[in-house]
Amino acid sequence: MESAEKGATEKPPAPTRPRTRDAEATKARILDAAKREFAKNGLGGARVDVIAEKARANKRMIYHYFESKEGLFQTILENAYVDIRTAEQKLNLDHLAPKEALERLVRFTWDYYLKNPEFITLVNSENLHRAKHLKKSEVVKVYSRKFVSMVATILDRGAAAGVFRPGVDPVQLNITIAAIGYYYLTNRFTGAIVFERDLMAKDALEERLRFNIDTILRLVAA
Amino acid sequence: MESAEKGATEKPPAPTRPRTRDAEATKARILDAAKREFAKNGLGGARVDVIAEKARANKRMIYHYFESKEGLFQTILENAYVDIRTAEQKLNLDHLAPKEALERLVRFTWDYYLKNPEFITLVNSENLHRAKHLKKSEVVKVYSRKFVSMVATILDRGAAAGVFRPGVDPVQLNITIAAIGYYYLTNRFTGAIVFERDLMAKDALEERLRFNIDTILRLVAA
DNA sequence: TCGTTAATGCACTAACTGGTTACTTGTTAT
DNA sequence: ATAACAAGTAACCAGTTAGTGCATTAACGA
Repeated sequence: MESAEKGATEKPPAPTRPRTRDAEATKARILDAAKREFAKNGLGGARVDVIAEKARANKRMIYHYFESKEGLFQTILENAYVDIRTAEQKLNLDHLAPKEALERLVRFTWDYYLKNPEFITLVNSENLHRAKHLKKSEVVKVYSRKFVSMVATILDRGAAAGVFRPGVDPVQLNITIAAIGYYYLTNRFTGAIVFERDLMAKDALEERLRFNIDTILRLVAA
Repeated sequence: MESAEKGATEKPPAPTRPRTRDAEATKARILDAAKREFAKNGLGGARVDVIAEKARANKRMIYHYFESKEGLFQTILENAYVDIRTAEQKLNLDHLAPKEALERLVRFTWDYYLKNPEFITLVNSENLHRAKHLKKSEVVKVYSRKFVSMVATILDRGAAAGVFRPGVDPVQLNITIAAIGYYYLTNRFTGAIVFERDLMAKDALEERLRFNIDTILRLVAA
């Protein structure tokens, strides 16, 4: 994640280092390739050789940096959670009116899932494995607490202003906001067959987002 | 499974045949074992040898009856869909008042997911594979249409009676009913970490069901 | 300039995996 | 009884798979 060169000893003439060896860059390429491969095939279905090839790195490097296939998966999963929680914090919902804040959160969640489809697949894969990798992560817990309290604050402000009914559990609300977007997208393939619709058409996506915002606002309405 | 003696040499006196060789029983054991193995490890993670062992059948039998690992998966997936759709049809919602019918459907969906956790995992696995197995099934489509029209009827009846607002899309509603139960259960492992709660405790499950019923009724309320 | 350390590459393996070949044995209609 | 067929078995195979041992090479501080 660091970008600057470490040995700023006034020697490196080229600002963009044309290194033949670059640990950070290699690591980053591996992480990127692995994220896509794990998302596409799940932890069990992903192939280490394929990841190495996609990353234009030697397979040996994967074991050098990440110890094992599962170690690599764990890093990627942790990064994925930190990424979404960081993006959520940047929303600055405290400056908005409660209703607008909530609508913005629903919209953000939807857009994030749409733009980062690997997130959903990684989470699915992790749940198939009973969250044994995420369990080891302490960072994720810290970020999660901030996230829950963010929603709790919106609910409190809304209740105080009389626009939301009181007593809504922020955790249940969080789960519901995630659910109505997540389910639609993760099950879009079987859904297309069951409902005989193209669920990913532009207008279908817009309609679903509108429906979801409506669902959440009705749920908390005073 | 079989227990009786084999040497019933005369005319088969028992109508329930105590066969030492029983194609149907073997097939059924394979299906049952495979359902559990696929649900536990996904299509890619499931091992054919393990399925054979669990089913107390020879691996060759799997290929004899189901052609391939994917053929077996397809059969199981199709059965799973037919099972849930059949159970839904038996609910007889047309005899109930619209609100009660909807509540009963939400409750049924929740209970079904709880009692048949393999269903969720199988669907997840199938979506990872872009529904390529389900696509081949015609039965599923027929059953699905009946399911959608069932919900549409409830909505129409409710709107006519003035208890539901008009214009609610039955497909969006169906997706939402499934989503708020499905997401909670499939992501219960990562959810337990993120929200630092035991999501599967008895009272947590009851609370979630109440919340879900409330969500759906508020969504369609006039 | 040189020695140390980190990055990289190649070739290898031991265990698996889905699928098959070749065979034996039970069941049933005649 | 027995031929014909269905049910069942064990051993095996060819291709993969995650993971390693070891040699090589670049970077960099002294």
